[in-house]
Amino acid sequence: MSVSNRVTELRRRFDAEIFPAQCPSRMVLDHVTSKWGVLVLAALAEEPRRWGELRRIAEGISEKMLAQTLKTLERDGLVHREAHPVIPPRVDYSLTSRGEELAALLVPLLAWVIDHADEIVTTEQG
Amino acid sequence: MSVSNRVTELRRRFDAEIFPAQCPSRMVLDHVTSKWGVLVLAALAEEPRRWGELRRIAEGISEKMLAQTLKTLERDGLVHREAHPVIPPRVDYSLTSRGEELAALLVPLLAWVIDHADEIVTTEQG
DNA sequence: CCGGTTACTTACCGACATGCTAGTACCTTA
DNA sequence: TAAGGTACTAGCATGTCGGTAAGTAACCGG
Repeated sequence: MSVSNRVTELRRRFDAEIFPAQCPSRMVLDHVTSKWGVLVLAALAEEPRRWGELRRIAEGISEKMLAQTLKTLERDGLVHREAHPVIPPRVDYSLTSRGEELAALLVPLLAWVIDHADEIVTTEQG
Repeated sequence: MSVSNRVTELRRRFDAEIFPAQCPSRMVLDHVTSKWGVLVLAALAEEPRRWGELRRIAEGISEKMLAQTLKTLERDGLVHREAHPVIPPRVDYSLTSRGEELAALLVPLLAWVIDHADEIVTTEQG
């Protein structure tokens, strides 16, 4: 489906008030676009990661926030948690198939932001 | 470029720590994925809108937040503001070409969220 | 001269998101 | 016995985000 078709489709949805205030889509959207949710999903888009890896990749995240974010994404069925009963503990996080669908849309967005961030910040000052 | 290539590309960026804590990309990402920023960008993706229209479409947004969101997006060079010197005042908001690039990536994401929101919320309870 | 319209701005305030610091549990290695 | 690695959880402090409500400006129509 072409982009313009997508936009047209979205228009029908907006006109039909498909994005009302208390709608489930708002909730899911908040999870997906949350400050850390985006980074975690992107980090998992490439391959399964362990707790410590995620901490390092999503630089600046606290342990509390990482735990909370992962829990939310798991509840949403986007992330799969697999704990291995070994010592020291080992837990692998990966995307579910639903999560991969989402990541496929998210990654190009992130790439665009990365590519244009400097340009945009420069705009601010000019 | 294929999705898997995109992911691979992103991987190089992550490994190279292209998403560090104080990075401009984090800032831009926060604007773009902010609670109301997403909705405003999506609303403008289809056609230019007036202040009042945006208020109605992004249901639940306060005037303060709408003003703040629009100002941020304008500063980022994603939204263009055009005030007509008439009474009563008329102001049109539209996407810049940069904004349209972004919206082209954002709209499919929103569409996906809308399509899967119910399914995801159902997952929570099961 | 008073209400209505449109697009804001400002001040105030509370709640929630987030950060920081500790603490837990278990085993390994020294 | 003590330190260290891994994956958390809990409690308290804080700060920013976002909401509410009111005010501003400019003109028109009645």
